[in-house]
Amino acid sequence: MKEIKDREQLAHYLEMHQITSIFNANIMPHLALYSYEQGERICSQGDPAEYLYILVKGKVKVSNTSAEGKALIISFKTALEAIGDIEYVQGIDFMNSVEAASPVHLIGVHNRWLHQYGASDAELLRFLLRIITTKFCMKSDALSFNLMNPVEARLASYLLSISYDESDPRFNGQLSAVSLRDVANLIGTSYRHLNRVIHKFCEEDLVERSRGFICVKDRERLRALAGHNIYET
Amino acid sequence: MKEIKDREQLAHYLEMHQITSIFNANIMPHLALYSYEQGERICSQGDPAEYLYILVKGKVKVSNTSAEGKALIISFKTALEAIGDIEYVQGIDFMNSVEAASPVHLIGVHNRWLHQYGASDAELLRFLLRIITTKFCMKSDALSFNLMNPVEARLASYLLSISYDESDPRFNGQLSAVSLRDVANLIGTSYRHLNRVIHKFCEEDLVERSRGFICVKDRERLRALAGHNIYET
DNA sequence: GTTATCTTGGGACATATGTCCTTCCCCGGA
DNA sequence: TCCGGGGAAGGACATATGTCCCAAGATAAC
Repeated sequence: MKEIKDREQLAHYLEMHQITSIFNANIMPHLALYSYEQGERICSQGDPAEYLYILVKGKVKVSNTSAEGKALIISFKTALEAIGDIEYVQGIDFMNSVEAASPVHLIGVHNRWLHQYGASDAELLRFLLRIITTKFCMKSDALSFNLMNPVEARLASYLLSISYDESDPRFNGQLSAVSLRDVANLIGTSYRHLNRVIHKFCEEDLVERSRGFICVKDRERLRALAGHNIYET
Repeated sequence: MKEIKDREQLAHYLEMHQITSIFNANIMPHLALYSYEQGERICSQGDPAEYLYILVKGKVKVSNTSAEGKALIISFKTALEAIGDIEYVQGIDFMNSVEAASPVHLIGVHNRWLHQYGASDAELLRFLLRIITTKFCMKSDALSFNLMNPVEARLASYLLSISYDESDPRFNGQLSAVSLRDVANLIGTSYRHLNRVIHKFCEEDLVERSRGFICVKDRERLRALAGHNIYET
């Protein structure tokens, strides 16, 4: 994580996403712009949530570990998105872990300033409501998707999410350094079963595997299998 | 549905739940108190959401039907809870159907007045944020619960939710006139499989069945099976 | 280089769940 | 009363998924 001390770029991001007005003059000076490298951890489940982050560039991966120690993918998110918003409202620790799935830029602001200057700012509150209700709807969809679809569809969806970065065509189709065991946890199945499904995908020429790495060969047919991509955005 | 034209009782409910201050003087006159009988439909998925409802007494059942026509239970909710809150913020139709699972009292207010008098009311906005983030956290839990637990646990949880009404001990353990086919859809499984699990519960003396009705015999052991009750509140 | 260890992929089997179909029972209509 | 329709329970079988374990290649320690 690196702070980008460039007020102009920060202002540029605010304008680009049309959220200049959600931070009033009192809060504005307390905004900071941060940069994260791909794979870098942004926040960890259980840590005290002291900052509200606004994702303005790049893609992040949100995951959660249950009490029994099982990890689940929640979603991949791109701008415009908030991190720590629920936690700010509820005054709780981070519910999930978030890491950068690509190079990422975040705007961060300490909850202290939100409390102090934002608690009565209808513009900010409405922004939070918008963001959170959108999240809620997606979570709602995810619930049905997971309940109604087999691992096959979930894996297809996951592969589509992770294998494509619009900003860098070189990476297309390359499943990066994610261990397959992690992937299994992330889509909510066992490593064993994941292997079975990958095997099947290979036979059908949808993907290619070589020692721990997966290469997507046929995005279109994967998309058909996934139905709609539940992990995206 | 019947309107209860009793401003005092309405005020009483607001106080009881400590939400007197979330509706400002402009909105207050537009509040109405409604009463629903057990089983009565409160709103239907896909209908235009014109009102925000606050559940102040009783229990409601929230369900959702997917595009493929499969119904899923979302949750059971008791006061204090909002219905149509997400829809109000997003300006969308009802995402779910809600029906009274017991005699229910709701406070209703037309979105028109919320827009007109509440859009800049930080108190109201913060109330919505609180309610919605709470909902979000529960939905989050439900997601994991459904992904991680077999039908057995979900049924146990469902039976506990539906078979107990604190306010009327006579109904304890009686699964009312819900068709088992509905129950199957509600917990996200097939009717056939539901029968299997019920059969197993019978063998273990957890419940008793007689021609379409289920009677809970051992709440404690059911609770153990359910882990934590995901459909409640 | 050799051995102990670890990771990866996959076999064998058990369990969970879905689909299709049959049987039984109740109830209304002729 | 008798018959047909429709719902309810369950049998048979297929599929999805989990658990345990093993074999082969890769890695690390010595």
